[in-house]
Amino acid sequence: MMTVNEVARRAGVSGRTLRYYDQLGLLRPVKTTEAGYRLYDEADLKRLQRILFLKELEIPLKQIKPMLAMEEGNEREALRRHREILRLKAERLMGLMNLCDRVAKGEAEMNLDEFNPTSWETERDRYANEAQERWGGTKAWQECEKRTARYGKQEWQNVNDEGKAILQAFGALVGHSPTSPEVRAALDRWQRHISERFYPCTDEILAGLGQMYVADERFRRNLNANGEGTAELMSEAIRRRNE
Amino acid sequence: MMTVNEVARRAGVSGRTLRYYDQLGLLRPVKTTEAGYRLYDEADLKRLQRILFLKELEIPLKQIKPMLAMEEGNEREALRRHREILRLKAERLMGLMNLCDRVAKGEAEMNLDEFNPTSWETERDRYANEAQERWGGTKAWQECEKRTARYGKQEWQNVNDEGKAILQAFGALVGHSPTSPEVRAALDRWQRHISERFYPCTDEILAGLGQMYVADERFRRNLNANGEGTAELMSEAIRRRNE
DNA sequence: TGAACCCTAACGTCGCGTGATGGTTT
DNA sequence: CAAACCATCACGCGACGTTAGGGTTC
Repeated sequence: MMTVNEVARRAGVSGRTLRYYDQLGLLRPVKTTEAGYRLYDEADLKRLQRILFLKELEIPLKQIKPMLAMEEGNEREALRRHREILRLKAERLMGLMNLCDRVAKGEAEMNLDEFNPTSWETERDRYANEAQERWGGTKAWQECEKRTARYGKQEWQNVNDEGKAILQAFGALVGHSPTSPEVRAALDRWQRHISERFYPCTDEILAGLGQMYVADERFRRNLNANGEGTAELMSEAIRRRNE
Repeated sequence: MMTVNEVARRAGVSGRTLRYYDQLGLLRPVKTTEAGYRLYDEADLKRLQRILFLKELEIPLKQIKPMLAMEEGNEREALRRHREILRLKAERLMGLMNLCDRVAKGEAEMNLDEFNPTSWETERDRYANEAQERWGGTKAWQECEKRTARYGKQEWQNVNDEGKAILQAFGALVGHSPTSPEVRAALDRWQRHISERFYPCTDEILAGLGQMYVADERFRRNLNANGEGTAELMSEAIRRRNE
């Protein structure tokens, strides 16, 4: 557990920056003490790393949020694209260095082309827009943004507590049949929770979530913190709901 | 002669940007029509190129102004340093690409060092501060900035006209002895002009200017537009003033 | 008990983008 | 005279920096 400035020093950013990211909901520390001190763990650091990568690509912070959501469980592919865009940026710098040489020698009469918006910016925009369209553009995402934006600290606390309680209930039900009434009830509570607190969670969306819970390593681990098998139970319950 | 947007397209910047640079006094077009249209020539383009180079180094626009003043007649050296800093920037990008690879492979546990402020920023600051201290820090410069900042369009016109008139007088005096009373009179007018309109021009400063007028190709050409030999006459007149 | 941390709230900065409104050129 | 430029305000913004004022931890 590290405090703001410890993280700040490690990452080479300012404390203010971290507080700003928190405010944007971009990087929320895993915990806060009762005095309101932010406490970050290793997972937060990892997220920060990914944020910094995207910032290197000069992507506006607002767009970074949905991009991180999309990249979940897809890191390898994401890193490949980051690398490619960085390469294009470096290439442009090479071009400028070259221009330096040519100007020094008196060649390159009046070449301003090298400064022009170049391939790397187009590539970056393609990347960012892709994410925007797949996730950020969906109604669900926008609705979620609208609602959560107005949550204060207290409300967040409540929302989190509610969520945890439901997941713990699931954890306690591991071993039951996924189609048992108890599990069905918990599932309904879960869907209502999401719908009320985040975005209208239709059955289709829920189905998508169900697949993610087991397919995505990160989600699975998180859910299974409530008891081994929780993720699988939830996923199965969702899949076989209409039986 | 090109209009704003023509220049803008050529350099890959916006028209607004050019107007902003004009407002800052960073890049003033060589002429303006009576309707107020900005007209740029090749020399302006060259200056713009140098500005864009410095902007690539992420130097604040305010600092660029004194730096350009310092670099005058020193372009080769300046370009060398630009190139070096660009190289360091590129190197950092390489480091980040490397980090991408290592993260993808699961190595590089939690490395945020690569994002830290690196050698290129220090190098850039050294460069910028050097200029700041040599020129921007001088009283003369600051005084000049303070005064010219308040000049409106009309006043600039007057100042320019006054200046041109004096230089034309010098041009008409080419052939006279540098120590002749007529030349002396013109020199006094010149010194007063600078002192009144820009900054207190002491004899020492004037002596420095006198050397520059012949040593610096750019100054010399400009002055000699008033008649071949004008620059040399002024320089000699200043040097031998106390005879 | 003091020094070294932490918090929020709120305003400032830089480099433009983006109208609104109106004159100029072709 | 319309279309395409140009001008000057003047407000807005993103990503923080920077006090100001006050609580917390060691």
